[in-house]
Amino acid sequence: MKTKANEVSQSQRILKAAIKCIAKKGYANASLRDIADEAGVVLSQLNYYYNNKQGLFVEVVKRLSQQYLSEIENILQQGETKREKTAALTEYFQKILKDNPELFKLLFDLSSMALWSDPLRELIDNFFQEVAMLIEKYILQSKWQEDKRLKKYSRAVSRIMLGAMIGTSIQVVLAVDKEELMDSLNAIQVIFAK
Amino acid sequence: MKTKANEVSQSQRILKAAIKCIAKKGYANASLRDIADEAGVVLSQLNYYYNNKQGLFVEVVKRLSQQYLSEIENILQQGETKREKTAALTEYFQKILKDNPELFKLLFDLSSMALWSDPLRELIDNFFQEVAMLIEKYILQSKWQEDKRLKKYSRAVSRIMLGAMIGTSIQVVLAVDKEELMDSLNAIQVIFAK
DNA sequence: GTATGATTCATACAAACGTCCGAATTAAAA
DNA sequence: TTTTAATTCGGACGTTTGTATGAATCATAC
Repeated sequence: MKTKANEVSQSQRILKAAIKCIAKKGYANASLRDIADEAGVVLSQLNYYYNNKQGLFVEVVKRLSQQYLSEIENILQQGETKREKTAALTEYFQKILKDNPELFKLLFDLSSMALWSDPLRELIDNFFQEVAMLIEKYILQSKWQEDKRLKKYSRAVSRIMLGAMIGTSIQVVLAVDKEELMDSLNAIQVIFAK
Repeated sequence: MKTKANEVSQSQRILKAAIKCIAKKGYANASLRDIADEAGVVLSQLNYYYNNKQGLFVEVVKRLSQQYLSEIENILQQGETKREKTAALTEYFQKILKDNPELFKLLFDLSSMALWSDPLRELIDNFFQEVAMLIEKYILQSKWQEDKRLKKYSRAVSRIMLGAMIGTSIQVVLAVDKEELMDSLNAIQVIFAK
């Protein structure tokens, strides 16, 4: 009956359904029943595979973290100059905001959920830390690396650059008139170019 | 029995309690019963004054918006040069992050709640818009204002500056090691100084 | 085929939730 | 004082929530 080969494992279907539900209604309004229905699975399966709600959400964050991390690293490998890499990154954000705003809502929503749950906070903190390190590695690496004081500055700049992208994107997804605001992201390239 | 003069009106006590509860546990975990207890009021009073939960939360956002808006305008009036005004603003964020991180959590949490509620989204969108306009007015105003193309650029920069502050602050409140990250905000002054 | 372990299913349960209502109390008006 | 309106209170309601349990079904190994 069950064709094990071409059938995605049940636990993965649940994970995907959870992501979809959270992206659609937010973590606060995504119930386990919603997720079970979306996955085409009976409620008790969620407990079977993930113990409880927090267990499921932790796996959601883990999966999304590694997915975006590798995606961002791919983006940052594009382009030769730092200027080109910065452009690639901002275009990546713009593309998401335009084509899959739910994905950004998801990041935003999960981050705010992490405010109230220590295990999740640790995961998201780590995620931001690693993204910032990627920016530092691909865009800001230079003679700075030598000087200890400038090294610290470079770390700060990577955090701010990431912060600018995230903070501006938040304004975009919340804006009624998104089109105009989306273009604002372009100015990041000007500001952070040296 | 009721000394009307020195007694804060019941509706305001409820509003304050709501803010306190949301700042403490997040909007998703702050129940009307929590808020009523915090206010020292019986549950049905919340419905009496605010009809329903959304009505209460709308008032919370309205109140906080105007409060922060005037606070930020005060901050931006400090200092002579644009450089000094930028410094004052970043110091304001740092001070909040250090002394009242719950306040920033509150902004963050309510913003993410606004993702899923149109009336709230409109309010928060408006709030960000007005803050950005203040930044533009006090920090970026210059010969730019003349040129139409640069005027648009100036608007974009104000959004990004605000975004950088918010986005970096988010990373701070989520970070386990906040101290080091808080200093990062200082780099904003360097980046956005011309 | 039978036995064993893993998975799927249906259902139950207690707790918490937002909302609503009628009576009691207070304040204001007549 | 009597009347009227505004406020406060306690309690109930129907849902929805996350979690737990035991039986049924499946796959695998003996």
